[in-house]
Amino acid sequence: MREAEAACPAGWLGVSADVVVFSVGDDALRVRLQRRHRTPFAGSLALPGTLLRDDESPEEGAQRVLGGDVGLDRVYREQLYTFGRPGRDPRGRVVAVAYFALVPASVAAGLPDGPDAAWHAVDALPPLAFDHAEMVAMAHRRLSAKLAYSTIALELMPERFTLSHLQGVYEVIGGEPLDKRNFRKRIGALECVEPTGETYRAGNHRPARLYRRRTPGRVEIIK
Amino acid sequence: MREAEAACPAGWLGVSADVVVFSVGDDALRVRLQRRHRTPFAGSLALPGTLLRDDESPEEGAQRVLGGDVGLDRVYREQLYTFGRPGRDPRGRVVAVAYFALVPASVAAGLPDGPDAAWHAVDALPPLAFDHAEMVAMAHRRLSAKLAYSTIALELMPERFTLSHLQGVYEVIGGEPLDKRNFRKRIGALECVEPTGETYRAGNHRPARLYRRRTPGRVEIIK
DNA sequence: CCAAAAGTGTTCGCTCTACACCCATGG
DNA sequence: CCATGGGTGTAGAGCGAACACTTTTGG
Repeated sequence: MREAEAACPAGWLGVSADVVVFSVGDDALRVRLQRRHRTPFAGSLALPGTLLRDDESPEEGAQRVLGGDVGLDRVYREQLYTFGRPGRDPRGRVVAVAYFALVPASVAAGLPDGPDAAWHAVDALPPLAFDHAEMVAMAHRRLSAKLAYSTIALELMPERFTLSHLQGVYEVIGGEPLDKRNFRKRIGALECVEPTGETYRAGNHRPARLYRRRTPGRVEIIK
Repeated sequence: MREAEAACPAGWLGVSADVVVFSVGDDALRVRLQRRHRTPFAGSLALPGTLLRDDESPEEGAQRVLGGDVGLDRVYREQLYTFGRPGRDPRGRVVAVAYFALVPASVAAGLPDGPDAAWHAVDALPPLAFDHAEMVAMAHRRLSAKLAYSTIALELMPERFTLSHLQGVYEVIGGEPLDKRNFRKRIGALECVEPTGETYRAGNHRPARLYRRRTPGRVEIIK
């Protein structure tokens, strides 16, 4: 019932946008983590995040976080969950609106590992600051579930890709191997990708056909 | 990257918990709405909600909202989405963490319609305050989707119920009629309900068998 | 010619769907 | 005996899972 506005300095409260940025590389699902320099959790790894500015929506905050790293404009992003347990931030009251984002390997390659930010395999994460480990776990579950009923995996692919590459993305996220023929039948039935006519040579073996998305940027819910 | 704490009165910000409380009655999915007496939207209908207190999580705020109406303790509740567009509240900056809750018809009967709060069919809602219509629409979509892959509908049932009653709940939420035999086969396969042995007489026809939940309070994800 | 990954169909079992009649009760 | 909703089974179609060999290339 929104009563009169609460006293302000007494119950100070902030809202942050934190983003679980996923990419697939080196046969692993990886998440972008930043090294913290300030207290609390100085020296620990944390998700990229920011406090919301005045007149900024959580979505815009998440977008600003993504843009801040390097041009991670135009990547898939969706709201995940809101974490607001008092005490989750030792400094005071911060409610975190968590998002997850998917960046294609081609784009992730433009974000190399450095002292302040790097990619980490989600299967072997170090301890994270705040409740960020919980956010990563929830984002992973959500992404994994969405593989089954949407075309979300395409958001992790570069413009052109092979079906084996795409299958690898499904396998790395789902954590289990898939049958090649059934996988290709399933992708074919979705009618969401089409061959470019080009091929991709990658070793001492038959070249693979390259595919592209039929409707770039559109995640379809299937079935 | 949580910078130094922002100036407080300049960018004042509140967090609310708003709850889409659903029930099924009179062959309709209904939502509990409150009449607002204060500006803004004085006179309009709005979802039950509250600004978070110091040291209160959004979950606790939502629970307090539910308890405030009448003993809506122990009802199913889950986080829906967080709405934070600047300007969504004309008074200032309020980020709303929206929840939805399911109350059995037996409990809803204890919350009669009154001047300040009443049940409204979601199919024929009046204009709502703030962005609450969007919250109701999203909650309805989520609930409808969850019927297909969880036992969430049981959270809307009283302790004992007939299968026809349960089918009616599915139909009212999904918005389409279901085949009686297929429905009963499907529910049977879930092994989530069991006959009590009692029957329910309700007119000039054969009495119906009463069922109860096998694991009360537990929403299972199926398939 | 050898190694390595690309590419391709069929069968079987299960699940989902469509569909119609008798039963128990009250009036 | 009539009206009303309760309760029950089967057959066909569609979908998903299991499964092995040939092709193309580089070295």
